[in-house]
This record gives sequence, C-alpha cells and structure tokens, in this order.
Amino acid sequence: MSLDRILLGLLREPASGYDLKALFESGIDFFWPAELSQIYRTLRRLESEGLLRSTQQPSARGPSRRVYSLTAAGRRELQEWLRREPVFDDERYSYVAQLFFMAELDDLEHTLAFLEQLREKRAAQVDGFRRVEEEVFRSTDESLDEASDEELHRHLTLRAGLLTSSARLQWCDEAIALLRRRIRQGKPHPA
Amino acid sequence: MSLDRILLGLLREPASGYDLKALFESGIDFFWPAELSQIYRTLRRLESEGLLRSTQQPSARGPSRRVYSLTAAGRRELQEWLRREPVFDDERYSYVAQLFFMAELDDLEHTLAFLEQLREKRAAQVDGFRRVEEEVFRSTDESLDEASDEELHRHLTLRAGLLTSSARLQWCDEAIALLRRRIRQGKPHPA
DNA sequence: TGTCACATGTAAGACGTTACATGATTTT
DNA sequence: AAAATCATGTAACGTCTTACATGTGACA
Repeated sequence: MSLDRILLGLLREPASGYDLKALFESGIDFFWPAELSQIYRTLRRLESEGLLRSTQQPSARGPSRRVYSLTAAGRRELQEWLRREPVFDDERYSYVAQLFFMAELDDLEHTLAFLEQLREKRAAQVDGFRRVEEEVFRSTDESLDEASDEELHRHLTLRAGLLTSSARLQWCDEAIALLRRRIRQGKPHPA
Repeated sequence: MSLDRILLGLLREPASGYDLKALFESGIDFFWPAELSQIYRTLRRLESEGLLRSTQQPSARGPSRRVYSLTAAGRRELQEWLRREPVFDDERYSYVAQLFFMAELDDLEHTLAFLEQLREKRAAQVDGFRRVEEEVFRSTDESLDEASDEELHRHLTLRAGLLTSSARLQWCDEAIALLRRRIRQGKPHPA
C-alpha cells in the first residue's frame, strides 16, 4: 500500500523503474526499502489501476526505457493519502527477540558480545545519518528558516531517522554498561 | 523465520496456540506482533519439521487443546539462533513516508496537525512502556543487581522499546516547535 | 437466552524477497 | 574481450493479514 503511494510521490517527475530504484537508494530506503522487481510489478499494477501512464522511450545507453508519469487520478490518490492520519505499521525486531530469550544461553559474555556488535552497527548508522544531515542540509536552525517547505519536510524525516538511531546507540551503551557491571560482580560464566 | 524462533523460545513451557497468543499480548508484540491464525500455522509447520511435538488435552472449559512442547531438535535450533549474530530486519514507516511528501499539500497547518497527532500516540506509548517498567521491574539499578539473568534480559528489551519511543516523542516535539516557528514567520497558508 | 472467553482452524489475497533470464551499450 | 552499468522483467517462494467457519462451557 505505502509503496504504491511512495511511487506516486516520487513520480511528480516522470521516471522509469530503474530511475526510481536509484531514488530509493538516495534517501528513501531508510524508511522504506524496495527491490527493483517489486518496483516494476507495482508500477505495472498502478498503471492498470489508472493511477499512472507509461511510454516507451529510447535510452541514451542500454535498452529502451518505460517511463511512468502520474495521471490526474494518481495525483488525487497521492493527495488523499497525504491528508490521511498518520499510518503506523507493525514493527518487528529480530535482534530484540534474540536478546529477550538470551538468558537461555546462561552466558553473559555472549550477551555482552552481542550488544557490542549491535553498538558498532548502530554507530555506523548514526554516522551515516549525520553525514547526510551535514551534506544535504546545512543543519543549523538559521539556514532551515531559509529552506523551502520541501527541504523542511525532508529535514524532518531525516531527523526522525537520526534521533531514533541515536537513541538506540545510547541504549546499547546503557546495556553494555549494565552487563559489564553484572559480569564483574556476578559468578564467573561457564567454560 | 523469527516467529518460528520466538515460538520455540516461548515453548520452554508447553503451551497451546491460544496460550501463546496471550503471551504475545503480554510483552512480546512490542517487538514482534503475531495473529492467532499465523501462530497456528507456524506451530503445525514446526511440528512437521520435528522441532515441536503436540498432544491433545481436554480443556477445563471450551474445546480440547493442542499443547505443544519442544523436541531436542527444537531446543538445539533455539540455541543456535540465540548464538547467531544480531539479525536486522528491514524497517518501514508509512507515516515518515507521508511526511516526506507532505510539502506537496502546501499546507503547513496540516503538517502541524499531523505531527500533533503523532505526538499524542507516541506519548501514550511511552506511558505504556513506563507503566510496565514500574510494575514488572522495580526499575532502580539496585534492584536490577538482584534480578535474575532472565529478568535482566527482559529489562533490556523493555528499555529498548522505551528509549526508542521516547526519542520519537522528542522528535515530535522538536518538529512541532520548528513548524510553529515557521508558521508564525512565514506567509499565511492557503484558505 | 445471549454473550463472553476458550479454542482451533481454513481460504484468499497482499506484499515482499531471491534467484533467474535477457540483452544493449560503454568503459577498461 | 571482459566487466560495469543500463534496463526490464518472470517464477517460486515465504510471511503475514483479514475474513470466514465452527464449536464448547460458564455466567449473567
């Protein structure tokens, strides 16, 4: 459902499936990843539903491109979606599930190592967000006041990712500290 | 895949599908929601794979229950999963996608209202986490030192939810402040 | 008598992934 | 000549949701 709307949103400028995949990789997929094959199937469905139309176009290089653009109905659908109340999706976290049951291993050193791995990945993610924030936006409040409404909205979505990631990094640190303390105090772990 | 392992984890105590659904509702589904129908199908598959076995048992009230328990192979699978490195799932956020394209509406008041709705839901979620933290755990560091390893692990997963939720609440506040300032300063919005 | 909690499932479909298949053009 | 990039798709499979179907026993 949301992939549909995201594609409509991106298609304010006409684009091919391949182009759209590139757009996902440059700043969409931190809140909505999508595979090319999925994009192609969805585009065809949206066309059959009358929300998109497409034309074959020769490519500067490579085979010919199928370029999609919004129909009036597509534009209406997009607006309708944007006016709807915030849509919450289910969230699933396998690594939290692993941690939930990890006492089962009776090996606090393993839990500690697990958390340290988590921490490293989160730190890299936070760095990534920060670099984007510094590059794409100048990120100070003054320059934000001069940004367009579009830039403002994009900035907000990026901040959502950054703040969430940062909180998770902090959680790792808190958890690691707790584990270290327990290991220091507690009985030595098996083997 | 992870639903499989979560069921194995919960089945250290034998339980029926119905029982398991109740367990999900009491503290699993903030990191992994699951429908009854999905649980039943997965249990049957796990049995056919030899990771679970089941027996029919009369119920105190209502129809007879199919009670599942771990086989040796199931126990091994669970341990193997717990030893694997942290598994990251794709994350998808429709409401972030909505916000990303929302400049399209050219109506900052709408964005503001959207964020305020978001804020209310997050605040309720944070409250929920806090209540659980206070009830189930006494939540002070001292009492944590006396908790079992199992309690410690469960505490950590709960903190993950709480800290993430809180960060998102803060993000709402930051975003709302930014929007308010822009509306105050900016050109009046249409209609 | 009705409805709630207990209890188990099936069917259809939406959404997504992975692997596979094909082929052109440009760069190395 | 090979590899990278451009470009589009199909097939098989896995997971999850929603709606439907069925029935018991307890209690108000």
